Amino acid sequence: MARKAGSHGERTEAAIRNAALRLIARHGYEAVSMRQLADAVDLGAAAIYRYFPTKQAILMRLLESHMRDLLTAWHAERLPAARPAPQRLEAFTRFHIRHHLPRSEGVFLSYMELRSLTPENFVAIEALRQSYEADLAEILEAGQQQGSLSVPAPQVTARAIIAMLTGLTTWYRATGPMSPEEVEAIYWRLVAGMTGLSDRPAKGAARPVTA
Amino acid sequence: MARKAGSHGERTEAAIRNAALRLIARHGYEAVSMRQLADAVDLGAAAIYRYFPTKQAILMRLLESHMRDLLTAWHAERLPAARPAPQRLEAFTRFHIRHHLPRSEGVFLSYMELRSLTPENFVAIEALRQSYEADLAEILEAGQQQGSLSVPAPQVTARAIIAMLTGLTTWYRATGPMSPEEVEAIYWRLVAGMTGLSDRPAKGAARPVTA
DNA sequence: CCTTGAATTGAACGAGCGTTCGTTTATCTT
DNA sequence: AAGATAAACGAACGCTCGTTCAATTCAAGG
Repeated sequence: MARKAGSHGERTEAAIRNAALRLIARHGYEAVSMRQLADAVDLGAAAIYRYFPTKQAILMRLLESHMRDLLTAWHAERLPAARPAPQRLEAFTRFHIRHHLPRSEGVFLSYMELRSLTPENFVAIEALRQSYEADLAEILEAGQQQGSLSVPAPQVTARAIIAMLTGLTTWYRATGPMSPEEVEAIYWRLVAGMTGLSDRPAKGAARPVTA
Repeated sequence: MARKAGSHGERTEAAIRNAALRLIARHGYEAVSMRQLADAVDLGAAAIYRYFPTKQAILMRLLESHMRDLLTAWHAERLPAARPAPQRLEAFTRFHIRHHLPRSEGVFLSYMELRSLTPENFVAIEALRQSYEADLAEILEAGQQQGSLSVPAPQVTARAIIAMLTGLTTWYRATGPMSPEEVEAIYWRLVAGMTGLSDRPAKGAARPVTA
């Protein structure tokens, strides 16, 4: 046997990526073999090399597109710098949760498998991650300077918020009793508290949008 | 050659554990081979099997003792349930940071390599983790009922806090510009904010201890 | 000092690894 | 219908994996 009936390159590549995402998220990059991956998409191991030059390239492409998707979606949805910092922060929080909840496997990969990247691949991905983090830090800093947010140390707080929000994906399951909207509301309240916002804002803080 | 001059079982075992912790934290369980590990402690690969029956047992012992150390230290340091919830929460927060900061590699392992455990080993470790999390949730719940803390959903908030605090170990380096005490202060302020505590507590909340 | 047991070795096992290669089959182009 | 190209195969390569085992050397106890 050789070429299969109805086979099409783009479809096969997508199938490989999906299977790789699922398998690596579940077992880890090093633990997943090319033969395992090939079995999952009903191919011989050799066929994968038509689409990815190496195993490392599979991981890299998964991580890279995960980060690019994140940044693209965020850049489309973020509020302009002219808007009040509390609103921008809420937009960030809700966006982050909405974007990540249905992508738990990609999130997992992005956290766990950075160390499986070659050094040069690592710095490329890390740069993307840092730009996202810096965006949040800038919002916090702006709010601090305007007096609408009260934040101990913007960079540290930014990391704390992201860690907290991202940790969500490790336990949240769509099949559970909690709706995404409920989760979003809870976490936004936590973030608001962390940054000195409360339900009855003092000292001229903009009213939190509870959309 | 066989037995080495000055060799002693206990010392060798400790050396293996230390090297395994460092190597697995850096490269991942699956990526570290027995020969690599043996090299790091200047032994032949076969010698490791005098101390650990399998590779899996090394990981399990590392994770188990990490969790047991955590729980033992916490049980020794936590405040009794009679004390005000805000104080108990602050004790938890500061303990968690103090305990984890110098153990970043163990923390990393406990998060990343759970999936490398066999199912039965996994449930054993997971039970320990859950008991720690439940302890925090109980504090939040108590504070909520007494009205000294304002928490959206105790279980969710407990997970959020732990994720936030534990994320600290991924970026904090003792060689950096920030002292452990500064970090502790910042994070406690964040946790206090998340739970409705502020510098000027309202509605009868106990005054946060800023020791 | 001699024996016993702890500590470690080197060699080997079968299995599986990522990757390459020449070949075969299906689809597309003309 | 024929030739070109895209898609997949099975077999193999050299290596490394976790683990076992008989043999060897060192440290202690009587």
